[in-house]
Amino acid sequence: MSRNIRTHSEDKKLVEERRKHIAEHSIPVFINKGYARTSVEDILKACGMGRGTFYHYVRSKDDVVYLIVKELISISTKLLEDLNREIKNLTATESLRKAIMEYYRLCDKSQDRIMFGDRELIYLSERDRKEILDVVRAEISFFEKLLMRGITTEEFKIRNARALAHDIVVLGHAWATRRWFLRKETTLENYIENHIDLILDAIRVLPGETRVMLE
Amino acid sequence: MSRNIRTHSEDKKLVEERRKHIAEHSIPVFINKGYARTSVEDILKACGMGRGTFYHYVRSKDDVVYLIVKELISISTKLLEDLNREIKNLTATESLRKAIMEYYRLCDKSQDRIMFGDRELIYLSERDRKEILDVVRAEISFFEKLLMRGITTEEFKIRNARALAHDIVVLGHAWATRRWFLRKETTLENYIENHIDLILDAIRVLPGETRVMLE
Amino acid sequence: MSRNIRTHSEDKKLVEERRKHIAEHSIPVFINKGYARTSVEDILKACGMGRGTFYHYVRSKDDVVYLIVKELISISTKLLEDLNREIKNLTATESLRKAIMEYYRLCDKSQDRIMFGDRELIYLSERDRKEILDVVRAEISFFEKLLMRGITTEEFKIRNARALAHDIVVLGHAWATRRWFLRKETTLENYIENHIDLILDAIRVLPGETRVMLE
Amino acid sequence: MSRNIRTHSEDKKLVEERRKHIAEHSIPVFINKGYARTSVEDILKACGMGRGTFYHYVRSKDDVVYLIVKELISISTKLLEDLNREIKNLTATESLRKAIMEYYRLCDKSQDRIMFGDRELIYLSERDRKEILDVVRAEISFFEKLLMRGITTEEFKIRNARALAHDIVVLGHAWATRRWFLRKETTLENYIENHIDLILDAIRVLPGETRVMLE
DNA sequence: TATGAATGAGAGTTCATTCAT
DNA sequence: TATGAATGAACTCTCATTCAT
Repeated sequence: MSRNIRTHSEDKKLVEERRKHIAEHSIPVFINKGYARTSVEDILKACGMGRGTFYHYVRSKDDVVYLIVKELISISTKLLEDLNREIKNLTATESLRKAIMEYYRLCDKSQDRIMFGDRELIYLSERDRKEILDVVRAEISFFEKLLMRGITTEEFKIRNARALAHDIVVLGHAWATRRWFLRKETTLENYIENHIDLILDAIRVLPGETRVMLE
Repeated sequence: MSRNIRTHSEDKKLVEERRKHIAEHSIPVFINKGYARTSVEDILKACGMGRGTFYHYVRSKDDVVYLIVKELISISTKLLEDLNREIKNLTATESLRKAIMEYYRLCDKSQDRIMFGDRELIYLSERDRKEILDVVRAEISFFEKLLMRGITTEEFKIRNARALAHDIVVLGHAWATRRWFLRKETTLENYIENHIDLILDAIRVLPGETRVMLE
Repeated sequence: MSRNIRTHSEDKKLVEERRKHIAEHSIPVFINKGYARTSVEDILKACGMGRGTFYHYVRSKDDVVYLIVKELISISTKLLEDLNREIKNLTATESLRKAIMEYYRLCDKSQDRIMFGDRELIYLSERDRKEILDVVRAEISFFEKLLMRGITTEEFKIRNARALAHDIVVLGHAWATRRWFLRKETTLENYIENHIDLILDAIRVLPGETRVMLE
Repeated sequence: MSRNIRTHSEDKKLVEERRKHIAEHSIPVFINKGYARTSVEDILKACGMGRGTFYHYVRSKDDVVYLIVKELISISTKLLEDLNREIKNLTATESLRKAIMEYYRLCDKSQDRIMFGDRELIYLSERDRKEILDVVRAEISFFEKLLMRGITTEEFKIRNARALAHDIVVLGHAWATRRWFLRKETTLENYIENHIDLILDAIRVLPGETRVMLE
């Protein structure tokens, strides 16, 4: 993170540590009460920290929002990098399977962050907001490329790869944001399997089939 | 609306009118700035209203949130009722087509309300929040039933109708909430067509096919 | 005053009135406790005003400092204008007498403002600070011109009129700022008379004298 | 200094040294920003000192104010003692000349301290404030006695020696506090000479004159 | 002796709400 | 019915001071 830090402390490791602590402990409070109703006092309590200490490592309440969502950036970036490496030698179908699985698992693990991001992004500066949206765009592009590969290898037939890539990402996020519905209906692994099947059903080229692509 | 009203006005029609006015003019402000950063002052300006007048028709800032989202309830309820009537005599496939089309068009027309609801639901009371979520549940159930009909008529083969119904609704909402991405990529009608095709591709029983359903 | 006002009130008279109220009632608190130790709470109590009302008419605590000292500007400006008119037809000696008298009386009447200004000027913006200092410079220039007139009419012999003008002003301010000493020693009228005599003793051309000016 | 010290240090010389260091390096900061806007952080930076070290030698921020102004006490006391010795054998006129010259030079050398004292005295305890004011009173008394001697020796004719003594001191302080004006107009030596002349012009008994004193 | 991370009382300010007109 | 001046609870943030190292 290149942001100015409030503290004059030279101990960057400590700063990073405390900020991580703040970000992590703040999430549940924000998730529960929403940005507007979460007071710094609430955050302090959740962090087990004094006011002064808090403001030593963070410039404002809004900074915490940034701290929380920016972690998404590195997590997502890392995932895409790892996936790119791991799927290199797989078929498009196998790659898609694996990618959806890993991506949805990450959506599960980071469900609070994703929900938080979806909801409170508005409180970031234009610049910071763009940073987050760019990551989502990168995720979509990742799946788009993967789908395109399947088209090239004639494994998939797809009308609009970019649109489908978008849906894959949206449905991953839905696992985080619609938990009030989904948790009662299914498990993560079922959700993953179900969506892999759904998508493959829709795009798979059937054995012996040689359809002419329309779009 | 069964809520108590603040005003002592006898003229219920005027009350309803003013509230509608407040709800409609507040939406863009809330959308732009978020609940926390929208002051009553902002709302007043947007409504061209005095403070006193505002509080004459509304009990609190939170009340406005309720006023905004509750409209979704009647709109959605009406849509489902209308659809139920209109698709009675259609095939399951045709019904699904029509239902998705109408539902997504509503998501487009009410995009601000839907976005607002997704984001600011947290500021409603438990009771009011449930009211909204129940509507979404009803929408899902509507699509679920529709899909089940198709299974019965052997038009569709679906592993998990409820899950797919959920996805249809989620992707409709996405048209409202992901406008920062989708508006650059496609038009509403393309989005609708594309998703109808996608879903039908995934669930359509191919001519001559008689697959055994697994789930 | 051309400063932006916080309130959106159209009633400029009310705004002016409340601000005057705030300025006047704040002075004794600031004088007693100093800027740093005067809390907004203290000011509120002195003004008999609620927090919200206060901030409706004033943007910040610093604004009050400005409100207080800026009154000095109009008071001083008005005095110099009046004096200029009134002394037009008097001899230089009589003019000086009158000017010192009126100026020192004003220093007495505005003693709190002057003391406050001397001490808390530092908390104004560069721009506002200059505004005040320019007024003092104008006062000095006023006395300087008056002394120069006396030199021209050969009533006075003065080595450095500007320096003496400065001293006259400084000694007027001293009546306000050194009250802890002066109030025990003398009365305003004695102080005035005494300084008029002192200065005239120093600069009066004695009857029959025709000294050669050295500087 | 009879004040309790915070430190448990046995090395009184070190304590004295560090305190002097703090006082000296704090002055410019206080002068520039005023007491209220000078943070301990600022002082620390100016002193090149750690927080802990600072509070090892000083009990509070206010203590620094005291440290700064109390030096005036010993400087002034010493000056008056020295002067008393040196002028013993001079005429009253010569004594006055010398005293003003030395006093104004001290005002020049200690201009920051004097300006600081004038402005921030309010932040001292009643007790400490009195200590400073007593020194000023002593200075006035010193000049008063000197002027009285001149009356006795019939070198001076003065209506109110105490008032004039006050003016001499005030005008010395003005050299420090009105530097924004005076530095553009004159030099220290000119200022001194000018005021010696002014005062002597006002009080000198002219050769051959035998005026009856009125007061 | 020297340090600076931690602290929390209290500062200045905002803003949803009230109520007299 | 319509208004907006007045309010104060509650907010975010600062900073003098402490204390473990």
